[in-house]
Amino acid sequence: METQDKATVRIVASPKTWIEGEAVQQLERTATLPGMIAAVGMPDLHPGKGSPIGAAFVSEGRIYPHLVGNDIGCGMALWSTDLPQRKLKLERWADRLGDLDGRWDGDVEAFLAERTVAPTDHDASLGTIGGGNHFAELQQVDAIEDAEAWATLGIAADSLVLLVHSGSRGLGEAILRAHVDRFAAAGLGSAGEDAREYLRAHDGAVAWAQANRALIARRFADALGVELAPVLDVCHNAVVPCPDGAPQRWLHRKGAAPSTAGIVVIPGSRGTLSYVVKPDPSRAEAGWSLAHGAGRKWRRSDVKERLQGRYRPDDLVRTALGGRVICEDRELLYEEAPEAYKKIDAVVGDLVAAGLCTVVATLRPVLTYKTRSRR
DNA sequence: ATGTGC
Repeated sequence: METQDKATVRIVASPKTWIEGEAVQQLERTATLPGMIAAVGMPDLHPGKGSPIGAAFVSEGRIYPHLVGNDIGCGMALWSTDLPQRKLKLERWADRLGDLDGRWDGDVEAFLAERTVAPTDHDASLGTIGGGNHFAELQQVDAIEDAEAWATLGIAADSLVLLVHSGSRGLGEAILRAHVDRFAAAGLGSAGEDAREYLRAHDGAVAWAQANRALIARRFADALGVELAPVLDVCHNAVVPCPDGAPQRWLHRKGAAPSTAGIVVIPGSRGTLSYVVKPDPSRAEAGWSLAHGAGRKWRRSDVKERLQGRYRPDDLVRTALGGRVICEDRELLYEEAPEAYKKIDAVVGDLVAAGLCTVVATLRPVLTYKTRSRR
């Protein structure tokens, strides 16, 4: 195996943006992997399991499945609805949504076939949101900063939008586990058969995750009796050939939105605005990427202890911006409290200051579905 | 993150 210099390590964040030391160490460790060219942390960088979340990694000749992680294909999808912004009926809508956690009662195979997505062993989970930071959320347009860019999205004035954050559920997990069982955290020579096999499975999970977001949106809309129109769907966990076309170079994104796929949504927490931004697609030194959200500030295991003296569960299902949160898992309700996340305006501010994107609009959470399952 | 691990 060839020797090489350590990869470039860069963090896109102003000095006042909080970044946990452990996340920086994890980023630096990934930079020492064979074939690594660059490791770029976004302002939402935070520690993950071994490697950090909120980062892009460029490698040459090798692919590292653990840098993509278990939720292959995870991303954000936005739909416009025909629900008017004016008549918010939060409690009625919350009742109507019912339970979206169970298996969809429609024909999953037909739904996948319509989208030319291959069936898998995990199709019983298609249309389910999952746990962690995943959600489906009705949002109101808060402010339009760039009317020209906003107009390209085709969202009718005065309509609510639906943002879905979910991934490939057990499918991506199974693909990563199968890889780790054979190769641990070692990468794969990108020209070899093992890499081809991983990439084939990975690409399938990316397509399946996109179909999953579409079915989540459909279940949500069907429950409310509203119509949807697709606006965008952007994946933030994947490995792709490097956008500059450099041979044998691979771009891994782990919790990093692409700057190469047009306008993206960077969600805040339930209690803050989300940002619609227009990326500069040319920024190789930033790993052709943006932050994918606010990023955790506190570890999941620490949040409840910090907040249970301040908030009862009933306090957390209403947010500072007047939104309603459906989350019947009390542990998750605390783990996902807005205080557990960094300030989204600071995160987006860092991206804008670095010249990586401009703000198109802000969105205000109205009704967030997390889960109706109890842990 | 996970049809979730001992």
